[in-house]
Amino acid sequence: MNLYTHFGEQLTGVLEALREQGVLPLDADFSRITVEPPRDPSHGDIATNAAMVLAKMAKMPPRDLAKKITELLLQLDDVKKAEIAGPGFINISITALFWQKILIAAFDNEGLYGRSQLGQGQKINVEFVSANPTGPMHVGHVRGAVFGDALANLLDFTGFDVSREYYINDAGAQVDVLARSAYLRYLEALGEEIGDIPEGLYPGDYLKAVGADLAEKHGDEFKGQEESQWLETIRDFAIDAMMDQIRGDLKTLNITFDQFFSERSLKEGDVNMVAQSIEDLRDKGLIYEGTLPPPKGKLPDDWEDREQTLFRATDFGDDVDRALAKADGSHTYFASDIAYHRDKYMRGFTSMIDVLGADHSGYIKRMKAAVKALSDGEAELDVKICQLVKLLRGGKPVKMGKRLGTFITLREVVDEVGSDVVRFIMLYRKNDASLDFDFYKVQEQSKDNPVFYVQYAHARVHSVLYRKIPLEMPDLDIADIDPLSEDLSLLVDSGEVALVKRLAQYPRIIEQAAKAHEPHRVAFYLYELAADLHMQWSRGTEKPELRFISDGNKKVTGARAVLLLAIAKTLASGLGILGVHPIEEMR
RNA sequence: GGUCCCGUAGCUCAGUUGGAUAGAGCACCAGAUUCCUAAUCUGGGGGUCACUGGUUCGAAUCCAGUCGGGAUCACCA
Repeated sequence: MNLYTHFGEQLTGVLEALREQGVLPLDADFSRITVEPPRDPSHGDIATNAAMVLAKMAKMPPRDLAKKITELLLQLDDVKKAEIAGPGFINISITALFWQKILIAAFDNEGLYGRSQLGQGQKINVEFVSANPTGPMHVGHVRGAVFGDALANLLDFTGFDVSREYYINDAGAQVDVLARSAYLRYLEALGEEIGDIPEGLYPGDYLKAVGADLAEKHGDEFKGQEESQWLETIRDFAIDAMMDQIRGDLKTLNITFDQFFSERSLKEGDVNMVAQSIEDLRDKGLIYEGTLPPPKGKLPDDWEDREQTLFRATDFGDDVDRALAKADGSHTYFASDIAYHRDKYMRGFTSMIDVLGADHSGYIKRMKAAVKALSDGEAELDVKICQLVKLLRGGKPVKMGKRLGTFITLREVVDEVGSDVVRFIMLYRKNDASLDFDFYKVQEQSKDNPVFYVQYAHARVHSVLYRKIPLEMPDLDIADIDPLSEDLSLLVDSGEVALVKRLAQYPRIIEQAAKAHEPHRVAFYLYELAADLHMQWSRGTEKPELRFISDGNKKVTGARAVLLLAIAKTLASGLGILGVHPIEEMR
């Protein structure tokens, strides 16, 4: 139950009544009305700007209109107070009974609290990671992987039909380089002296195993052969091996995909989908042969003013038209990507999200343009950019160099700090802001570390419910706690009320995070919920009567147990969206 | 030079898609532990929301421009 949409509906009922009375015109527009928590809690529980927004249409001063609205609001069962404030805000306080209803909703055993039908089962495609299959995943891929996975969780939680996809770039020049690199390792496995790996090939040790496997499978079949004899076989073998490795790497972060989509499959099926996509756009008059103006400023050294096949991206908001064919006649990466997104569209996805690294921000406009064009405006693409992660160790930057082979792999990061820590930290920042990841700080067990802080809150609750209550109040069986039979009106302390109110925010936060495609909002919410819990806990040290286990008072303890269970469930629910385990005890 | 992102407390960042007196953590200062984990909590100081205009009942938020930082800039992926 979302408190604000609930009262939004109630308010709409009131406004419709006023429209019937002729106070509001028949065509009154309610769309700009908001129903929100006021920033200052002393203003009540819910604030609406309805009177200010509608004042002009009603041709009366905001405060006068507010008076008419509040009179009707006060007749509603769940409204305790409705007051006019400032220029015409209406502040609503709701009844204690209604807060109890919310607590009961939050207690829900099926994990339904916070779920919504926002997505209405709409299909949505989330493409993320899509790292080149030329080596193990390195630390640069981690953020996008975690972000995409959490976003997919969030959308699933809010009623979308989500597909997680990984686009395998297995058609470009880079996989040929991979094949040549693997071929060298293959020769090495056959006992040849290969010396240093030449510049331009992949030097990593991870290809040694691929070479050995090739040698075992093919013997010396390819030894001394022309490249054309072995390239394809070895390339396919190496790509499969790399994808296995990548899948394994992602598994350490509990990330799986619904679909791995091969770029090559677009070109090698019965019909060349890339060519067909271009023809499709050509039929729409969006393709032409022409020349591009050279980029302003410094001219590239090898600039060549030639005619090329261009997509009219400028018709859809891009800055220049974009090339679809290279000088040698083959398709550009962009052309393949158009075909891929067209494939998504034809599979029924009118809503797509691409999660990309910061270095691809220049790619956004053309891809959005392409999706609009190929779907005749029916499909929507949102591109989420994940900014760089700065790796630190005790405040000092971790030095990495691909050439030196000192880049840090995803697996090394997860092995050192654990999946939960990696995931939470990566999500505790807005995706388009850069992020510091300090190996030492993220493992610190102190309140400076948000992962720990939230985990600790969950463990604390668990400790009271399942360790202390059985000891101190053995006749209260937590497993049998039923919010409907406990007297929730006993939760009157300000800290308890604050916790219930915080729980009430959860559905709204989830919905906003899902709409904005911003899972970090969930992480920040969990931090606040944890803070409220720790605060209430500490108040119990000063005032023993506020402790969750109320000495000898089974009724009060029972009511507080309902609150604690609701908190634990909400923490677990939110952490679940982030893909972080709610731990039950600290070690 | 074009485009995109960012600019909020000394530092790291939130800011409910336009609401009321702009928030949290760190750091700094002052406190709390015979107690369910003090692995925590309480209080305090600290701001020209980069700047200038505009839109309106109302702007950190939207628009235009300026300044500063980052990414990117035919054909690579």
